[in-house]
Parts: sequence; structure tokens; C-alpha cells
Amino acid sequence: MLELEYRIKEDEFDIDFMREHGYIRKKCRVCGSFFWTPNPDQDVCGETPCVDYSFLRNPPTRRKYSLAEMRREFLKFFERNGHTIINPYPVVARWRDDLLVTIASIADFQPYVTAGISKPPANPLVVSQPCLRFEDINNVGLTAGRHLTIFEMGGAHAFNRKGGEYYYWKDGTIAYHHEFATEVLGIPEESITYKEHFWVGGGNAGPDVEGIVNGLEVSTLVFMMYKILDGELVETPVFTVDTGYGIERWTWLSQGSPSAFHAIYGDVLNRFMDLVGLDIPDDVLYLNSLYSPHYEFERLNEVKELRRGIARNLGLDESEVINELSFFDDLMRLLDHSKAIILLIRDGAVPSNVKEGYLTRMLFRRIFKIMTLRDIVDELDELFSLQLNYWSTHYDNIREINDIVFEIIDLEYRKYRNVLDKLPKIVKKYKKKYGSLSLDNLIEIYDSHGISPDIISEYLRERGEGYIEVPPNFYELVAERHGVSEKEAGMYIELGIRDTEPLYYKNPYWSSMTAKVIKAEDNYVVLDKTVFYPEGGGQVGDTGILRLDGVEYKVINTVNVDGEIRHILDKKVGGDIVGSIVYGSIDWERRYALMRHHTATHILLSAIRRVLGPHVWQTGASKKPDIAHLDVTHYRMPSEEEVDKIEALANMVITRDYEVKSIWMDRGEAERKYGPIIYQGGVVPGSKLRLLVVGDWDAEACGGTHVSHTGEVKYIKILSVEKIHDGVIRFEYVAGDVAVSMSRFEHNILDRISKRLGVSLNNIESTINKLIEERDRLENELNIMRRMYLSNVAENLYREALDLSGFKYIEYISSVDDIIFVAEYLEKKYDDVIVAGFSEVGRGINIILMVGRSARERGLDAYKLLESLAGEVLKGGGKGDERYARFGGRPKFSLDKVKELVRMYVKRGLGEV
RNA sequence: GGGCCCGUGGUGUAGUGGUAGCACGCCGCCCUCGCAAGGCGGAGGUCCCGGGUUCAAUUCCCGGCGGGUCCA
Repeated sequence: MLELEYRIKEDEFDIDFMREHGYIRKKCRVCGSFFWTPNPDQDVCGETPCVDYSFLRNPPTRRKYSLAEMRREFLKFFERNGHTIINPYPVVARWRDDLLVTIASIADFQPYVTAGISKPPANPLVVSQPCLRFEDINNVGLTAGRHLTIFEMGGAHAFNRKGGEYYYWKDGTIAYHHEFATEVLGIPEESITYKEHFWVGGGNAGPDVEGIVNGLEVSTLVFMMYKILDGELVETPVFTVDTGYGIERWTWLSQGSPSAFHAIYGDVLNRFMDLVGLDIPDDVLYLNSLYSPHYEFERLNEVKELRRGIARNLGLDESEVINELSFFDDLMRLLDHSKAIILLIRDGAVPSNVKEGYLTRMLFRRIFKIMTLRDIVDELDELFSLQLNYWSTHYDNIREINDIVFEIIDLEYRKYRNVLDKLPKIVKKYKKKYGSLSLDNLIEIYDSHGISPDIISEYLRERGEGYIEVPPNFYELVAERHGVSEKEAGMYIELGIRDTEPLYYKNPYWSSMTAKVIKAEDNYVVLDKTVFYPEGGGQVGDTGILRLDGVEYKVINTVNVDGEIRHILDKKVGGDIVGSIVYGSIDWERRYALMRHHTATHILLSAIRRVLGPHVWQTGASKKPDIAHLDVTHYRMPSEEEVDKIEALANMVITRDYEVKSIWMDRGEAERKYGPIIYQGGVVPGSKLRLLVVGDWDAEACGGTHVSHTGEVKYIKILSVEKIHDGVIRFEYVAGDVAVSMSRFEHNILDRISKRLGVSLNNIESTINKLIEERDRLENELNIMRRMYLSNVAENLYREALDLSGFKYIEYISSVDDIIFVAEYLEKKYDDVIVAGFSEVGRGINIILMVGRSARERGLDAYKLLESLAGEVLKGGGKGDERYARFGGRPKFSLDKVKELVRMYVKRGLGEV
């Protein structure tokens, strides 16, 4: 986030609206901010914490509204005033490359609409957009519902063009807001304050006013008119009215309920509280809400103090109130997080360890943790069941994912338990290493194993193994370990193709052309028109030839660099050729394979969605001439049956021979007609979209080249399915002639195997199984034989052993393994044995000495003996005990000499010399 | 995309620069009318893969693959 100080001009909001309504500008005596009020005596800005909430139990509106009613009132009001109602976008912001999730209603229209490149779906428009915010996640629950990870932003937007279409600006925006509050909801004018502010975000900026009613900020009305370039404000060609009405806050305001959660979740909240057995008096909750603007997660001790005050105030037991409220906070977190999870899953953010899937997992982990510590895990399914039921009446496609959600809950909970099951082992390890656990250890454990410190603390407490104080800034300490890497919000806008007419769009079947050179540099040329498709959308660039002045160049690749289609050649172009006419022709066979693979990808994606569910979204794809792959969001490996079904469905689409059409459509129209599902491929630039429509089977925004009928794809063969991350499944497949030759190729291999084995194709599998079993059996048998052989060798060695003072002295040169076997064998069987083994190992030698029981009793020590000798005969080291010792190193003498020396030492050790 | 942790019989794990152990499970025998428990015996491992250091690597170093986890 850019840290810039922008001052609002004194007369920024000295506008007709303020004058007509008798609003005057004042400075808050508490926080110092400027605000507008119709009350001459008002000297505070009207927002908490400068004042207290005054709507609790006493709403300023004419009547109470449920969330659904408030949303409807809001949308209908703006519709009456010339705004078109737009369906909300997904909460996963796939059309953005700078955001993972939708954080505001305006995010739907960035960057193309706000930058003036693309037309909005309607103008002006209104939308109630579910949004996700994670930066205040710690405060969720604590602040009585002022902070939520999931909320609806009512956005009324107008996009005004400088010197072009103009709808309304400051006066109109504030007037609509005012009218909605006073006329529609019946809020008295004197209750409404407008606080001045300067908004900066996502590379854009502009002055704004916050609408405040009875202490609660209910809306932010932003006049987005700048972009930030190198820290400077530069006016944008489009002046965007960016209003955000907090639908949940307006609802709370209208109900004056004990908390915003009561207003949002209604009956779900009551039933959930009953379920877990929390009964908390309304008086306590109201006072809690009143104090809540002063609550902050970072200062939990102060929160406790304030809550103690609530208890005193009401004459209740202090610790009881503190405990009940902390339980209440937790339950609200559960409601909030589970709602967010449901929408995330609906929009394809399947739990994962990367990207938006990680956000889903994090929410799950927080839920599990709370439920574990509160011992209410049994209610997990019921919580989601209540929520799914409730929100299915608010949002689309919730019922469709019902079963999927429960399957994911089950999987995620199991993963979470697995993590926790590692706890005893981890604690043991740290205790062994450090004696006790330090704060640093806790941070490390959380970071590398995901076990939060309070769980460890609880675990240690339960087992009476000490107590560790967890500082409230724990998670900041974790962040420090990672180093702060603030990413500058980049509002990257890709331009369409310039200068070159893309003939491949006119007709993808054209394979050659004559064109004029408009630019030539080093090894690439740019033409006025081309049939060569530049790399994009996962489809690789075309290759072929260009003929110029009788010279033939190979086109080794075609790329789009900043909207310029470059034909990359195999050699440099000579001379000034700009203006010359060239003949070009693409490698048609290759391109046709690519077209088939590309169309196959669209067919397959829709087949996967139909089989696995609507949570499936494309996360990546690649189309090469010989193979293609498609990555999609899904929470587990699909079963063999599912894959078969997908493949069959995809091939059915081929058989039906649907027409494949590319249609250029206005972005807004396309979104209206097909919904956000068209953005499967990710960010698509431009005001007009090229929509690829496959019969009534599939529609996606796509810039690739496609066949004209699905029948041309011929055949889709899925080659492999693998999990590339948690939550991301990759399908590898081939289509068309490649698929046909692939299956011929595979069949040939099988055929050769079958001939080699001398069995029919049907029996290959069982024959190979038999062969493997046979091999295992032989390996085993060989092992037994080796042991038999070696024991035989050992017996022979014993029989022919040298007699040293009545002991059997055996010298044996072989591999280390053999020596050890023989030595062990003899030592177990004969008491009077001494085995000296010699082995050449790598670049050195090993000496192994095994001393039998009676020689040990005579005082012969294998380790001591070798140790005393080792320095003399080799450069290395060794290990062992009185019975067995092994030394190794680079020898100083020949093996024979070493043998002689060992024998000499043994003799001496036995007192023979 | 980056950081950290982890890869050892079927499963769970110990361990170490020098013969890879333990528990559960499995097989056989004993005990029992039968089962369980108990006793005895046994099978089962490329110590994830590749490279380096070393006389010697499961162990140390580097790279890869796989899993976990945290942060973007």
C-alpha cells in the first residue's frame, strides 16, 4: 500500500447539495477530521469512537429490514433512478491478476472499465457484490459485526467520461445516498453526517465522503478521478462514481439489534447458539456492542477490562460475562468464516496450499481450532447445514454445491486432525533438543507445521508440562520470519493487437497470405496482416515460412509483444525491407493439431464441470501440437469412473458435431448473457470480448484458434490425471490425429509385449504379475542360496584355519557384506574363533576383526587391537567394540603386508610373541 | 511464487559416518473345547531419487521428486 499524504481541498465538497440541505463544514474536536452536518452545534464527526452508537435498540429507520429486504430496497431504489441491476460477480477475482478475491464492488470493473478501455455492462449500474476482506480477520467477532471477512458491498457506479458521456458526479451521488437514507428508509436528515476523506487503493485515488448515521459508518462515496503515477496524482479519462453501501451495516442500523450478526444471520444465529448451549442476556450484548468500537484484537487485555465494566454495570459476575462474551465472539467467527467458505467453494476456491484455495483452508483451520478448543466439533456439520440452507435463499448455486461442501469439510477436517496428531512427536523432539519449549520454538512449530501456539499451550497445560505465555503479537512475529515483501498493486493492462490485421480470426483455416512488412528488426518482422497466430491463451505460436525477395525464412515462433505480432525468424533479415511484400505460409498440420487441442480443451472443461461440479474452474492450460493439459480446481483425485465419464461425455460432444463459433461481443453483453463463467481462461483484455461458443455446450472468452465443428476434433483421449497441488487437478490429453496415432502407438507397444511374452493381449496383465512374483521368489531364493554358500565357505575356512595358541585364526578376503556374514556365523557357532576380514572398498581397504568368546576372555580386544594398528597401516578411522571392530582407510602397504601385520598383532595380543 | 519441516518393512516410528532397530499388523507353532490374551519362532527394507565429500553415506553437503506447513 502506498503511504502517501493527500490533503482534501477545503472546497472539495462545497457543492450545491450541501448548500441546499443546509450542511456546513466543521472540524471534529476529537479526531480532527472535517465533516458536513446540518446541525450547527455538532462538534464531533459523528462516527465512533468519537461518539457512541445511538441506534442500538433505537433504530432511526421507519422500520426494520432483513438483509434480503435491505439488499432489495437498495437495488430497487437505484433501479428506479436509472441504474441497471447487475448480477454479482464471483468472490474469486479470476478476471484480475492483482487480486485473489473480490474486495469491493468496483473490483468487478477494474481495470478495463475504470481505465476507459472497456465499456461497463451498463451505465450507470448497481450491484450488491459479496466481498471478502482478510486484513481485519482478527477483529471479526470482536467488534460486534463491524468487521466481517465476508460482506455485501452495495455498489452504485457511474462511469463518466471527460468530455464524453456524463451521468452524475458529487451532487448526484450524495443526493442519491441522502434520498435513500431519508426518503426510502426514513432516517431523519439531522442524523446523517458526511465525513471527508481521501481514498487511495489499487493504484487509483480520489476524494470521498463517508456516510455516518448515529455513530455507524454505513457507506463510502468515492469520486475516483486519479491514478497514481510515481507518487503523483494524474487525472484519469474516466471519472468513476465508486460508492460502497455496507448492506449488513444498513441492516443492523435498521434493526438496532444486539449485534450486526443478529441482523445478518437472524435465525441461524439463534439456532446455533441453542445448539452449543450459549445463552447470553441481551443487556450484555447491547452494552458489548456499545463498547465494541473500542475493542481491538491487539489489545485484548483492554477488552477484558471494558467487559469487566459491563458486568459491574449490570451487577453480573465478571468472569462469567467475560467468558460468555469470548464464547460469543468465537461463535460469530464460526458464522462469518463458514459463510465465506461456502461462497469461496462455490466459486472454485477449493482448499489448497496455494492462492485463493489457501484462504479457504485458512478459514477452515480457524473454524476447526475454535471448535476444538470449545469442544463443539460435533456441531460442525450442523453449522454448515444451517448456513447452506440459509444462504441458498440469498445467493445462486448454493444448493448445487451442498454435497461437495460436506465432502470437503470431511477431507479438510481429516487433514487438520493429521496435523494435530503430529503434536506429541513434535513437542517430544523439541524437548529433547532444547529441554523446554521457547517462544522461538512455538513460532517455528506454527510456521512449519501449522499448529497454533494456543493449541500447544493447551496441550502442555493438560499434561502438566509447563506453561508458555503466548504474546498477542504472535502472528506478527511469524510475519517477521518471512520478511515483509509489500507488493506494489499493479494495474496491468494488456493492450490488444496493434497495426497487424489478425487474419487467423477472420478465418482460422487460412494457411497462407501475402502481406506487407511494416517493421523489421534483427530476427523478427511485423506485417500489416498475418495468418500466424501469436502465442497466447495457452496455445503456442505458429511456425512456418516467409518468402521475401526470393529468400525463404523459417518462422520459428510467433509472439505478441505489447500488441505487436512478431514473426521470429531463423536468421536476420537484411537491408531495408519495410514496405516489401512477403508470402507466408504456416505449418498447417501443426496448427490444425493446435486448433483441435484448443477446441478439445473447451469441450473437456465443460465435461469436467458437468461431472465433478460447478466448483470446477480452469486454473491453467497448455496446448501444444503433440499434447495438451488442463488444470482445474477440485478437492480430490477424480475416480477412474469419473474420468471415464468425462472422457465419454467429451467424445459425445464430438459425435454431436456442434458448431463452434467465435463471436465478438461487448464485454458487458457477454457477461450478461453467459455470466462470469466465460472468464475460465483468466484475465481477458479489451472492451470487446471474443467469445468462443460451442453449440449450447460451452461459452468462454478466448483468443485462440478453433475448428469450426466439434466433429473435427475427432477423438479426445485423456492420458493422465494427476494432483499438481492440493486442490488442483491436471488432465493431460490428446485429440485428433495425435490421439489416433497415440492409441496406435500404444497398441503397438502392447502388441510387441504380447508377442515377446508369447501370450494374447488379454493375458498380458496376469502374465506380467506372474513374472514379477516369480522374480521376487527367485530373488528370495538367491538370497537363501547365498547364505547357504557363505555358511559353507565359513565352515571350510574354520576347518582350514591357522592355529594360534589354540585359537582358530581365519583370514578372509571378500566383500564387506560377505565378511560380516561369515564372521557373525562363525562367532555364533564357535567360541575359539578369530576372524580377520580384508576388503577392498572404493579407493581404500576395510579391515574387520571378529574375536570369539574364549579369545576375548584371554584379553584380546578387537577394537583396541585394530585401533593400535590402524595408524600404522592406513589413513582413516574405524569403530567397534571388543567383539567386533571395523576400520577403513587408504592403505599404506599392500594387502598382503597388511594381512601379515594384523596376524602379527593378533599373535602379540594372544601373548604368543 | 518464496520460507521452513519431513521422506526408514504393510502402518506408525527409533536411530546412527562403520552389522538398520522397536511397536502394531501378517504367517507358523505352543497353550485353549473355541476366541482373546500370553509364550516361542518367522517372513517382510533399493533407509524417496541423483550427484558430491569420505577408506566408508540411511546419516554430512548440493540438486531433484514427493508430502506437510506458513506467508504472498
